[in-house]
Amino acid sequence: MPIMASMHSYTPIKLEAFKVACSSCNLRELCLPVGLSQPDIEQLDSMVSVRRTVARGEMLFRTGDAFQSLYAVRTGFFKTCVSSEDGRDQVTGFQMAGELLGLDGISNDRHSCDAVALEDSQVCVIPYTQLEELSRDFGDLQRQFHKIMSREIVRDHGVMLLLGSMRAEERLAAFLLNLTQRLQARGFSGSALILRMTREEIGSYLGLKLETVSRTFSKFQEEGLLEVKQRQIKVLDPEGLRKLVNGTPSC
Amino acid sequence: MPIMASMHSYTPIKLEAFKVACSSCNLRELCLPVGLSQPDIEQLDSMVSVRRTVARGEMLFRTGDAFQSLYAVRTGFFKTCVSSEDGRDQVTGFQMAGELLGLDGISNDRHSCDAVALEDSQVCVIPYTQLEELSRDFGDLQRQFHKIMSREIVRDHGVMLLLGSMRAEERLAAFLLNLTQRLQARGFSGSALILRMTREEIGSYLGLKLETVSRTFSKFQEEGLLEVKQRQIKVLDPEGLRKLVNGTPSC
DNA sequence: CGCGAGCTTGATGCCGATCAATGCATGTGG
DNA sequence: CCACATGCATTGATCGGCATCAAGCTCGCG
Repeated sequence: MPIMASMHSYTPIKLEAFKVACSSCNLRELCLPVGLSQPDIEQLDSMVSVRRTVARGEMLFRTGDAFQSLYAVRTGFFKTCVSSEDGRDQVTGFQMAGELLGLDGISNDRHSCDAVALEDSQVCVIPYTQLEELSRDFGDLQRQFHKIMSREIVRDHGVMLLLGSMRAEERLAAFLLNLTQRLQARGFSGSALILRMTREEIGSYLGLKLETVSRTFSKFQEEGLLEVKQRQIKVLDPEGLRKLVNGTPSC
Repeated sequence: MPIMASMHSYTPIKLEAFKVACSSCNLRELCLPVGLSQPDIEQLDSMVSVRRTVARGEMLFRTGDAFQSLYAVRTGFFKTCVSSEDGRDQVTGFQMAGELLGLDGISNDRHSCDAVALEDSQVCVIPYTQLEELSRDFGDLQRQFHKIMSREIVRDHGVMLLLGSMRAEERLAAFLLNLTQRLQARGFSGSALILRMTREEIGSYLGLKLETVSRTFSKFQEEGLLEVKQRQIKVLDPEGLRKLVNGTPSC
């Protein structure tokens, strides 16, 4: 198994030990524990004791798998995708540290999408029935969990707006702004980033072909908005990107 | 205020009285109470006592409104839409009897979309804090609520697949099949339906222009798949439609 | 070093957008 | 009851953005 390439990974920390409690996790301001009191978080600790490593290219879960747990990304980077019967597939999201995976599984007791690690990653396993029980006793946890699900719904609506009404340039600009904003919230630079996904995966997410993604990157570079070197992106003119968009949901 | 045009409405029942308890509501197999025991449902009754009438064209809530309640459609038909800063907007869903509105509001304590009645409608008001409390004491209710949220997420992923990778005909076919299936679950014919929305609203939902929607309807008619008279649709060849699609998520 | 996955760039074509005119149903006021 | 306005739907003609097809190119890696 390859070692975790911490220096090149979208993860603000290194793994000091095999176990890191929620209460001392530096992601607690981004993850499920947001807003919870110290005692509540300690309850979480007792539940979230298992961690799982997923090597780049491997699946955390796949369509049809029995649903048992949610997963919080601790280090690394994932994509989720659904596929149609005739083989086409659609990337429905990219998840980074502190974000939750597996919410789709609650509806049917089966997962309805694949979750693939785009780099060597580690997730915290959150057994769902335990989460349900615990959130019965801890109102704050319940509320936080509901907020996370709702946020996912709102995010999806934003993607629909993007897919339904924006043109290629707007889509890519919106995508980049979203990425940089999330990276910034995790303590990374808001201007320099390394893409963890291929042009094809970006295209799938944005409803474009990889060639169009590539051309649009080149166009942005010509216009001085970006510096593009393969997967290394430098945002030179974030305001310029923002002007292109104006298509994010109004709240 | 116009009277409820029950005969022409997507609603399997007439309103016998001002108050209908969840426990005796004929939508209980489609709505929040699914799978709940009799005593649990009676608890719901105590919470869901307020009903609200929304005339065609009016808004149940709009972007930015403070979030306080969820709404279960009792009679009628709604659309939800998000809009971008520059005015474009995107229909994110159509809701019929038994379906829940307002889940977007949980994330921020503000609604992030508009909900518009497409015909004179009535909703049951579900105060959110009460729902949270009640679902702490009734595990089945909690579970059911989570399933509904998760189902919305899964549905959204299906729409992303549609918007991201299907062509106009496939989109419209998928849309019609979805509508007829939901109507059938409510006891309506699976072949004859009346659209409650304009071509423009269908187009917005499907990421198409209204002219394209219209042309595609005409094409389907020429091919003998449908009979189209304005908003009255008769599905002549459901299998033909299904063959066009093959693009719904695989579970 | 050479292979291959992924990226870039060009040439061409098609699907759906756009623009525009007409048709159809409903409603309103003279 | 007719004339007219209005909102929605249909249909045609044209255009453009993105897909498609097809080379090369880059870079990491065995």
